[in-house]
Amino acid sequence: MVNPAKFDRQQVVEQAMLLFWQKGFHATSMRHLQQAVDLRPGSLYATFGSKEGLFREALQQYAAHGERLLAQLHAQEGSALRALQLFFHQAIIEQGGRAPSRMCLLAKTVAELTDANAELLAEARCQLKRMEQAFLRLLQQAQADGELASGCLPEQLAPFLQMQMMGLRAYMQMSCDPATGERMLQQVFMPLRVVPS
Amino acid sequence: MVNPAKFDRQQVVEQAMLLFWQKGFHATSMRHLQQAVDLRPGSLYATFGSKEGLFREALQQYAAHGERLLAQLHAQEGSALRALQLFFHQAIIEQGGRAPSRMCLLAKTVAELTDANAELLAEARCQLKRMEQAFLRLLQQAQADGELASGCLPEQLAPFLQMQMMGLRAYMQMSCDPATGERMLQQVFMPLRVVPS
DNA sequence: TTTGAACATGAACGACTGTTCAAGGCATAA
DNA sequence: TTATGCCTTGAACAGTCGTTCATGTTCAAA
Repeated sequence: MVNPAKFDRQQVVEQAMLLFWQKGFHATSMRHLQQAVDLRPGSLYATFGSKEGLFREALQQYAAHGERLLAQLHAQEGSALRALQLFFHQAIIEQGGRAPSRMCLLAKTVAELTDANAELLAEARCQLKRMEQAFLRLLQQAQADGELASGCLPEQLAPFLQMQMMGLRAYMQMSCDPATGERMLQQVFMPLRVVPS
Repeated sequence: MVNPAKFDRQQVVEQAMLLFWQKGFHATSMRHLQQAVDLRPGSLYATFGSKEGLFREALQQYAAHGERLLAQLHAQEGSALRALQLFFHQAIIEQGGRAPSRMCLLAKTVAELTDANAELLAEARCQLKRMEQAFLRLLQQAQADGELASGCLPEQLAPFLQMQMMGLRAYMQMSCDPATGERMLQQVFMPLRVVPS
C-alpha cells in the first residue's frame, strides 16, 4: 500500500447510515453525506462508487449490528425467548428517542424504494429475511428449552413476530407514546408464554 | 363564475394520489404529476399552491376512501367484527397486486417524512389516528353485539389492530407471499373470536 | 361587440441533484 | 533525492428540482 486512506471506512459507513436512517434514501443528498462524513466527492466515489453503493453498505452495516445485538442478548441472558423480548423492548421502547428514527432502517427502505432502485430494494428485503431467520432459530431454541408452548409452530411464529416488529415500530413512528408501546409489546409476547398446567 | 376550470379537481387529486402512493413524496416530481394529471404547472399551482398542498389533499382523499369503505362494509355485512376482518382482507390480500403499493399511503408517509415537512407528517399521523378511532367504534359495537369476547378491552385492542394492520402491509411489501399473508391474518383475528362455552 | 376577470400555457428561474476529473499533496520504494 | 503511484481536493458538469409569471385564451356580463 503506497498511500493508505486517512479515513476509517467503517466509521464513514456508520455516519452515512445514521443520516440515511434519519432522512431516508431520497431526502439524503450526497452533499449532506459529504459534510457528515467529512469527505470530498472524489474520495466518496472512489470508495463506494455511487450513492447506491454507499447506501448498500449502510444497509448491511445496520443489519449486521442488529444480528450481533440479538446474538449478544442470547449469550448474556441464556434464555432465547428472553433475548427476543429484550431485543423487541430495546428496539421499540429504549432506543425510541435516541435513534435517528423509531422505525427500522430496513423497513423504511422497503417502504420508500421502488423498482427504480431494484438492487437496494432486494438488499433490504434480503436483510429483513435474515433477521426473520434469526428469530426462527431463537424460537426453535426456546421451544427445545421448554420456554415456548409446545403447541406453537416456530415456522409460523417467526414471520408473525417479524410482522409485529415492523408494525410496532411503524406505530411508534406514528404515535410516539411509550406507554402504548409497552402495552402492545406485552400483547405480542403474552400468547408465547407457556401456560402453567 | 366567469370561466370555470376545465378539469375535475377530485379526479386530479385521485391521479396524484395514485402516483404519490406508488413512488412516495420525494420521488414523485411535479413534472411527473403534471404529466399524470395532464395539467400545466400554472394550473396546478393556482389550484393547490404547492407540491405539499397537492400531497395534503391526496392524503385526505386516501383516508376518506378508507373510512368510506369501512363504513360500507359494516353496512352491508351487519356484523362489525366481520366488517373489520373483510377490511383487513381487502387491504392485505385482495388489493395486494392491483394497488400502487402494498403498504398504506399514510404509513408510507409517516415512514418517509421528517420534521422538514412537519405539516404533512402531522396530517398523515392525524388520519391514521382517525382510522384507529373507526376501528375502536367497530370493536365497541362488536362487543355490544356479543361478537367480541367480553374480556377484551376495545381501547387496547384498537391500537393493537392498527399496529398489526401497519405490520401486515409492511410485511407484504417485503415478502409478497399471499399464503403467509392469509395465515398471519388468521393469527391476528383468532384471539378476537368468542370462545364457545 | 366590447369588456374584463378567470383560466391555460410553457418558457424560464435559481437552487440543488448525483457525478466527474484535472490538479496537487503525500508516502513509500528505488 | 527522485520517481511512482495512490489519495485528496474542489471546481465544474449536465440534468432535474419546485416554482413563477408574462402571455394568450376563453367566456359570461354589459
